[in-house]
Amino acid sequence: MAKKVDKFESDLLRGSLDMMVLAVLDQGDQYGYVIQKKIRGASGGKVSMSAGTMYPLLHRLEGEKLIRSRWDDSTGRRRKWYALTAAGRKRLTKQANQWNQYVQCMAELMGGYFKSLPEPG
Amino acid sequence: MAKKVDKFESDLLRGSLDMMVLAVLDQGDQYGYVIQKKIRGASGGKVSMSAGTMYPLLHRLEGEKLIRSRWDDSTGRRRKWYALTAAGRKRLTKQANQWNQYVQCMAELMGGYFKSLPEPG
DNA sequence: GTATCATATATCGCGTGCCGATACGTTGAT
DNA sequence: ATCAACGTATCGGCACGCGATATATGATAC
Repeated sequence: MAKKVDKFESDLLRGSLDMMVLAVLDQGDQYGYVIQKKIRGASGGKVSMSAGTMYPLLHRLEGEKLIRSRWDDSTGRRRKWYALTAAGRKRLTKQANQWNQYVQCMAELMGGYFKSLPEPG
Repeated sequence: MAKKVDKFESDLLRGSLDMMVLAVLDQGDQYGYVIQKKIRGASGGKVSMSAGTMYPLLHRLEGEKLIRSRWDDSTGRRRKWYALTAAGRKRLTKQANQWNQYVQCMAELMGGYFKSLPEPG
């Protein structure tokens, strides 16, 4: 039996995967397979998504007009290149800000602020 | 029409809510309603969960033996107090570590490391 | 006395989205 | 010829946050 992905890690992905893909595309156009490899590689294997996650995700982002696609059949391998749209860049900025705020917030929450809160009547 | 909760925030919750609840209980026994208020209050209203999220979550954590419950009917208000188990404390430590690693990882990914990766052949 | 709100817990259906499995064609190495 | 890597796609299963709703008590106001 193959080891299943940790549920906690999977839920972390859920909250940050869109943002990561947008961030990759902000560095330049790419196609799905490479985006997947880049995220895996850049995180030292810590963050990884399956193909069954990647492709539906790209279709969804395209449906939201955050990215744009273009087929490349010039080589033997059919590749679908994606590019960030203006809306996508805007979304990336927004989510990166929200992410930073959330992380900051969690740091405070986990740092012992809980105990100092007053009890309700 | 009431403003719906932002989907991105909601997905962030999904990856950290268990941990937050466990962290609250690490500071001492509590009941659901207060746990909810504490998280909301400690985050300045930024992080908030609905009752429809809170109670099923507590039931799930109890099912996983991470927390233990006890009814208090001594007052007019029925309250179900929760306490962290040894397994819960262990889980909290583990998830807090994973969270920190993930945040660190994301900081690097979002910090421009993507562009420095080599392209595959 | 009764309207109303905060307290307190619970359940249900809905929608979203990650995952493993599966499918299918190409290229390159052995 | 076989097998791994490349490259995209879809499907069912499943987990879970959310809004809505139900129920009951205590406190405050009129």
